[in-house]
Amino acid sequence: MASSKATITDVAARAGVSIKTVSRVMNREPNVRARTRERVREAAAALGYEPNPAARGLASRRMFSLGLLYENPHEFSYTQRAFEGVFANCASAGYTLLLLPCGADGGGSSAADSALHLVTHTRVDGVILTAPLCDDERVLTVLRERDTPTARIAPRATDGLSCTVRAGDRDAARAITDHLLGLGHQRIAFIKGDPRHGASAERFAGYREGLQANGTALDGALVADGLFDFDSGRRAALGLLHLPRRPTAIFAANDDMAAGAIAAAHALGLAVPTAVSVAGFDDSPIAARTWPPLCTVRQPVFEMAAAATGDLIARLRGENGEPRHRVFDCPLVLRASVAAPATP
Amino acid sequence: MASSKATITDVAARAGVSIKTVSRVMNREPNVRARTRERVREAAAALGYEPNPAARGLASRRMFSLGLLYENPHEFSYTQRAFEGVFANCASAGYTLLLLPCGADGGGSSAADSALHLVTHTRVDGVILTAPLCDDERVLTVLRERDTPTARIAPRATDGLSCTVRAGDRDAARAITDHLLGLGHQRIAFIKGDPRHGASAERFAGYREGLQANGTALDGALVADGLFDFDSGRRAALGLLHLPRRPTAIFAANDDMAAGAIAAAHALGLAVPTAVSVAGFDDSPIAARTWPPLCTVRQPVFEMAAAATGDLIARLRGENGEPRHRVFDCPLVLRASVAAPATP
DNA sequence: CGGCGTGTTGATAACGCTGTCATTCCAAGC
DNA sequence: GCTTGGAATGACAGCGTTATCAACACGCCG
Repeated sequence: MASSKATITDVAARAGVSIKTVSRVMNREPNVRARTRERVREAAAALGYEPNPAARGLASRRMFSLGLLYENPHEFSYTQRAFEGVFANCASAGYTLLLLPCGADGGGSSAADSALHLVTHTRVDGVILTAPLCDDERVLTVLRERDTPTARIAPRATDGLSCTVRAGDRDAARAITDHLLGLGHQRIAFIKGDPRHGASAERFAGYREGLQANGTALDGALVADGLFDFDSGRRAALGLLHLPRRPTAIFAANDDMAAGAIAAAHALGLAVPTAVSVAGFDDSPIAARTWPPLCTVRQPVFEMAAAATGDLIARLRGENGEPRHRVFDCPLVLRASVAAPATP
Repeated sequence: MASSKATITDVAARAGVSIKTVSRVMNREPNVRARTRERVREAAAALGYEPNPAARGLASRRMFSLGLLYENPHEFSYTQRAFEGVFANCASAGYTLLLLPCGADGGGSSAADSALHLVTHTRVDGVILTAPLCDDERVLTVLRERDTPTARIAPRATDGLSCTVRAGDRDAARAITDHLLGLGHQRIAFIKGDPRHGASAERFAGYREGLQANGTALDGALVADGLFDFDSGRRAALGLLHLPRRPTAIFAANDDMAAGAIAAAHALGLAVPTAVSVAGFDDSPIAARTWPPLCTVRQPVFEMAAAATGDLIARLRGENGEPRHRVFDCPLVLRASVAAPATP
């Protein structure tokens, strides 16, 4: 409804007032009769009117925006590495980057609302979505309705409309699994990631493939659920390490959970990797900070985000017809948390 | 030089061409004679002309900006917690947030350049600076010259012109020191932070004060330099733990270095906290992920950033005369990495 | 009853740029 | 010399909002 073209003139016409009065109402200026204000509000709502920030900025000499200047910090989280990657390509192409966090816990519509806000209120030229938002149907619908070019980082599937980048999750998980099997591990547990992320299923599939190719049966008892966060990893690992036939290795679907698994092992007095090996996924900063440091696969988040941004900008310039879909390799990072199992 | 008011008309007049030609040059459009292009470039440079993004957006119906939508991740770094805090208050006040990383390693002027770019090219209404940029004279000069309202997070000192927020670093460091002394530690080592941050000196001062109040002499051999990152902490701790008279506790000026100290202890086969206690500063995500988890002080970064933003926006609205200066308490967070020293 | 302040509304001119289209310039071809 | 066509340039009309200032309505005072 309400194609985003409604202007202040339309609202004024519909409310039967001058554009100046509409402007007053939109800016919460005083000296407008309550009834007039109400009429304008209704007209604006009916038309789905959103003030044009450029016109507003031009006329008022204010941009209604703040700049945040910061220096690259030592500790990069996944999200922040993605920011940096996106920014790198924005800057060189003369684009400006607007941030918009979406309430993760926000019960229902907040992500879609944020997307809507970004497109209607801020009028960005394009949008970059990270997982799991990039698979949110309501968000995607909003963007499609507005014809907003989109790039998605780590989506569940490609859709022919948006540029996408993702890691070769399955192959990388397979590589970790193969590595553990190659060292002689027979009982390799797996801690799954947040099911809302497409990558979770892929990583699990890689684990399963690895076992299968090796002729090792998948033991359901060795598969635990997690949510990609430290504590879910710790709890899952505690369960696994209390099994009658303890696994000799735990492969967590990301580093944060793997760090939790290491903490769980420590808490139970089990040495890593002597008593149990632990592997992660991402090569996030935490991977180099655990003791022992984590064996993992490196996800090139910066490069992925930069590529997504570059492809999006190319689309905005009309430079390429079909949206690109890229897959990035994740090389194995060998560190001390994994070793051959103790020979019993 | 060149008060930021130069418009395309001025440039056109100076170059002796029409504004359309200036527009062509600025947008790198073809079909402009090389000599003309050169003349326009010179005129623009001489006048310090920067196209007005609002006017450009209005006329071209493009904003030259991208939106990045993301969901709150589990793992927050200091910087990202600050982002979230800034954003929280931007959103509620109808402001948009532009990100601008500054090259940390970039030899000389990059931070000042970024600031300049932000103010001239993007025309933000206000700027928020994080440490250590908020103490960079060139950055501050640029902002002052442009009369850009500014908020600073964790500055070295207040200046009467910008809003500032900072943590009560000295008191918090004193609290950690007192806690260690209270447990019976006599030889408490300190790993300093990056000297470019004002907080580093404050934290060291708190440590010194604590010792002094306790009547303990400060032993220079127990003070090591660090740069706020994991590896500098690890190396500093290795040095300290090799001392003939080993410290019984190490207090690092931030968590990342403290995590490095724990890794160093592990590497030397020293149990934490049995053989050596380790304390940090920040309560960053890493603090809960080390083994054992880190005793630290909690810096309310989100709240600090939100307050800075709120104060800045209030200034932009002309709501308060004098810029505010806030100091935030950092409560002690007791965790297992600190215990009473082993009785010899 | 006239004049006057206060509260409400509107006409119109910016704001600084790009898009469209007309115009001018210039070199090559006849 | 005259045409011709493409490259180079310019005139001018928007783009959608806010700012300015005038106009108008209304109640109150003298």
